[in-house]
Amino acid sequence: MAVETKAQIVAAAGETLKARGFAGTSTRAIAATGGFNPGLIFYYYGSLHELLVAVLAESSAARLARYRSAVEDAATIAELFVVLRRIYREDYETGYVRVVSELVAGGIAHRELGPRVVELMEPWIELAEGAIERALTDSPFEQMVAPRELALAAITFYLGANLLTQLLDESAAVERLLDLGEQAAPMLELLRQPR
Amino acid sequence: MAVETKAQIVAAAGETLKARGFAGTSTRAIAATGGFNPGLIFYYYGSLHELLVAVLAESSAARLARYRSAVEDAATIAELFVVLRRIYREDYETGYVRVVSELVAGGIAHRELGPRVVELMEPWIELAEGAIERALTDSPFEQMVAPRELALAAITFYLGANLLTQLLDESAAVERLLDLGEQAAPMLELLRQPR
Amino acid sequence: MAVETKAQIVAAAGETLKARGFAGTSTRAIAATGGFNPGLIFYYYGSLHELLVAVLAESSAARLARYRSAVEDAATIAELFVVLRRIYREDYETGYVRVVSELVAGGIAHRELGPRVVELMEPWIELAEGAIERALTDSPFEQMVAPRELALAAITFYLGANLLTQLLDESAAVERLLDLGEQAAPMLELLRQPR
Amino acid sequence: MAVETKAQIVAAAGETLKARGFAGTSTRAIAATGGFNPGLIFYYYGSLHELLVAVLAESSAARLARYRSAVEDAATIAELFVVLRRIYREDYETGYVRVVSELVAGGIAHRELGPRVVELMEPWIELAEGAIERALTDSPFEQMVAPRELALAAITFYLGANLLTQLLDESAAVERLLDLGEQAAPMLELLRQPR
DNA sequence: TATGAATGAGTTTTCATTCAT
DNA sequence: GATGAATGAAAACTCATTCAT
Repeated sequence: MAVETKAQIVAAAGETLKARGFAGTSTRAIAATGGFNPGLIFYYYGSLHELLVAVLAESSAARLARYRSAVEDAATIAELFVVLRRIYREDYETGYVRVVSELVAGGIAHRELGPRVVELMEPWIELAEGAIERALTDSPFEQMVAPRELALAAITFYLGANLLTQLLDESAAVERLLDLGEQAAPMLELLRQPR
Repeated sequence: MAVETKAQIVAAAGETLKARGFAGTSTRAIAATGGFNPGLIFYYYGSLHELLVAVLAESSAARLARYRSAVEDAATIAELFVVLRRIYREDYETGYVRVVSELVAGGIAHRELGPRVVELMEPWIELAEGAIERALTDSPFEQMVAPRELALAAITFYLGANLLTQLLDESAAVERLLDLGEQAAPMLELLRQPR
Repeated sequence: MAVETKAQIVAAAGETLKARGFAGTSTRAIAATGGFNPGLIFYYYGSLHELLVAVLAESSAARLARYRSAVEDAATIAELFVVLRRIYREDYETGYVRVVSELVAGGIAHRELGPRVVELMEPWIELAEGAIERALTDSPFEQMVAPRELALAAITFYLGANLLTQLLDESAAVERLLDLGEQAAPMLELLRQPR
Repeated sequence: MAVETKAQIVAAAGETLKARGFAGTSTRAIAATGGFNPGLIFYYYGSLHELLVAVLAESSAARLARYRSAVEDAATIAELFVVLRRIYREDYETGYVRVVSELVAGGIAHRELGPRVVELMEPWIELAEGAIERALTDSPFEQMVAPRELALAAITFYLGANLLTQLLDESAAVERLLDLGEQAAPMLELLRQPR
């Protein structure tokens, strides 16, 4: 198995996704970007959608690994927001925001693709859940809200932010929103008092 | 101009969008749904995308009118959440959530379409802004956060929620998130104290 | 409905089938033969196979009508063979033998196509059955063999003959077989005696 | 040369032919069935068609050897039919009927393949010819019909029967036809009288 | 105002085959 | 003897759009 070639194909697909959007990412466009034969996509991935899912899976895994430790270190809500802001900034700069947005959009536009995208979201929800759980420990909120629900809320927000960024073609708006959270965090922190 | 015919076309496009998703909404599919000729779409709307934008514009306007008053009546944050929940439930039931999601997805997937979708979001941001402004008046938050930013946050969340609902194919998750807000609202209310 | 165009497409498909065989009858080849756009095939027939079935259906109907009367007039077994020989000669000359062979071959090679071809064989079996029934009336065979079985035998033979003709690229072999039948007929006739 | 490997390839091709029909028997499909590399087909057989011909050749030779003696023992026409029926039943059960049908179909659909299939039919015609010749000796038919023609008729019928079986997806119809022959045989036998 | 025939460029995908190793 | 990566041509089919009527 030419691991190298497979990686090239995924890279070309990712680039195309960022440069031309989901609708512009045809097999031909990908092949042109990567300078290889369109048939190769099917040789290695069986279908265009499967390749696209692989693109998301790969970059998702990379980001997840990179930030898991960072998130796990965040002890306070304030710290959590700082990390979140950094995640977002990095995700934006590496183009991961674009890839996620395009595939979420694709997953809605093409119904068959949706479930594949959802699968890849689960580890993120779990990551968020764990972080929130730890942040909430010993706070008055501990008994009030389920971490899972808050995690879902965070992902919901993250997704919405990604899409908006894509639509407005700028990350500024989202970053301002994250600033908001950062400002609010200390206040929430005040409510937190060791038993 | 046969106003009636135009309306029929928009209706058929909306139905198709809900039933088959953005990618499944071809001119042929719309024409089949509405029982008319595909050429008619171009006669009245010039292009498929233009028609799709018209679908969003129309249902957006209808929802906006329907809820503007409702939102304007919400004096407290708690009330705001109650209204928000109702909006969401109604939007879901009328299929508006679907239409919005599909067009936001389409606007990301097809770059040319994006700006057209963004335009239609502006009145919603303004509506949210006004409502938040009023809710915040005389509260300690008044000087702390810009209503515009909060409005953007609300839209961001709403968008994310819509997309998640679409992907997970259920509205329950989103409704639980709104319950969360509803629970939190009275607490925020406590912080509010007339000068 | 441009009846004319549909007919042109069927004609072009028939010609291509005769000239290049089932495997050579691609949408492109048909379109090239007929001098029209390949997309037209899907506009009118939905799929290549559907068009091919239409070709068989049309020529089958034409041949059936043409010979039903001829066959119905055949009172004796000898006459039946004479008619059969003429049918075969005409079928060969009009190219109908080719069309049938190619589609039967196609129906075996492509499993989805098989049932569609079988459907179109039924009227021929019925025609044969009727003819045999009448020919056998008042003969000592009357009680011995089921006309339906003999009809099936005839079709079996006809099919085999068509295929052989195609494979050997000549009709002579089959005609000699029919001569055989013609010779044998009077003998069978002798056995026939009015009650 | 790895005789064993060649045999494996032929076996895999045969299985695929039976399971998925001529059109479904691609190099990839065969390789998947046999668990080997598609390239191997070209290494040993030069082309897909050549392999397919080899499949027919091999099973044809096997059947021919198996039944030559059986047929040669048949002294009377009645016996001939009994043997014929057994041949058919066995051919059906071993899947040989399928292989023959698919390759005859393929030989018609793909013109280049036809002559190769025809070649492989010749020994069967000769076998039939010999059997018929012996059966006819000292019968009144002896001077009337050429055994070669009757042999061709038998093959024609056999081919038609195979194809019908394939199309109708059942062997019952053909077996009933053979019963017919079996019934008729004694009658023909009566006509036979030693000089 | 509306139809429906027709187009042409595009889509994803499959395939037999080659070839370096 | 055997592998598997890679190719290029072709396949069926879809689509937005145009245009004569």
